[in-house]
Amino acid sequence: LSFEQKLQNYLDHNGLKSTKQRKVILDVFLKLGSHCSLEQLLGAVQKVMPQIGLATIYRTMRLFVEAKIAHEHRFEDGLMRYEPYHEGEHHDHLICTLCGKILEFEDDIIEQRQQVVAKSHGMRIISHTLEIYGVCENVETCENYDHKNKTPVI
Amino acid sequence: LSFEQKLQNYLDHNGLKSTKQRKVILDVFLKLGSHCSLEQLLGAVQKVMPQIGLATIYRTMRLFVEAKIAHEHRFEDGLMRYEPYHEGEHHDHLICTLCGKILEFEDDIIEQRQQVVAKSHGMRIISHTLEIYGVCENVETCENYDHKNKTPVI
DNA sequence: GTAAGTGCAAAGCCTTTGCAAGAGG
DNA sequence: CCTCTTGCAAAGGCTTTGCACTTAC
Repeated sequence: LSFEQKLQNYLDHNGLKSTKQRKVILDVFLKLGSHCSLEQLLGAVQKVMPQIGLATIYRTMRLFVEAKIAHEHRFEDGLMRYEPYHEGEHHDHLICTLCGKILEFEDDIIEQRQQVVAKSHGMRIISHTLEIYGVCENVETCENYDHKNKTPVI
Repeated sequence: LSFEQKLQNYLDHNGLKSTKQRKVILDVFLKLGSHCSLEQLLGAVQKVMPQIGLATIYRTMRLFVEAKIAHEHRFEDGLMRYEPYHEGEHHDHLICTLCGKILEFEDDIIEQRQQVVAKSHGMRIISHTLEIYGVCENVETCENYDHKNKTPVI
């Protein structure tokens, strides 16, 4: 089931309408790759449909989260970021503080240990988020890093 | 070295001044326990010193972070929270989504695995944050939970 | 035609900053 | 005294909402 189909299903089942904006935003969101901020998304969407408003981006991404098309996450910078939703999968993040690159990983040992820890504190896990902040070992190949101004892009 | 002494040291070494406000905020912050939001802190501080302003709380907590008296962290709700800084220690958080209780834990196996994961992606770790969201197994004893309105306090 | 969606601008939150008045060394 | 601090209010970011207009069905 493609994301386009998931969107159509969700709209149909909830008496909502299929609009040009929603299609464009979905298309751009999927092409943009993971962890985009709404600002990035707005910029990319406006290249295709310049008159689109910020409010529509916000409302549409909330819709996508409801429809399990997107997953929402807030990193330490306080901004919401979105990534395509993948059924049953969970992953955590490795973030380079220099270039802002975000890598995904999954580690079964860490997941299992979390269950042990939660149980020992009398809690049942609903979800979790793990972010590891670090730097690319080879700074020269650090993506997106503004070497001239020595500043990270994020 | 007490937190009061750390503050005094920091002020001395940076040409800053010891004020009544800073002493009161430190005192209240330490008594308030971990993970307080600035709103909570303001409320508690104003009981001791009603005329104190919000800006002073913000500026003072930033100072405390600089002075390694407090540690700053943003959870998924997007608010900054503060906890007393402990040298060399690191801990992660277990958060009850019903009552808002925040427990701390530390797990060596998880810490080690993170090193392995980071290395395998060519990154060197600077810091990390792990939050496990769940519910208290015994909801009846859930702290701070507003059972009348069925709403969490946070 | 009617309900839902859009774009704009305004409002909401949390947080930061500018500034005149006040306090520490 | 001179500088750092404070408190207030105003401004800044990001996000949400209200509203008249426009669309989808």
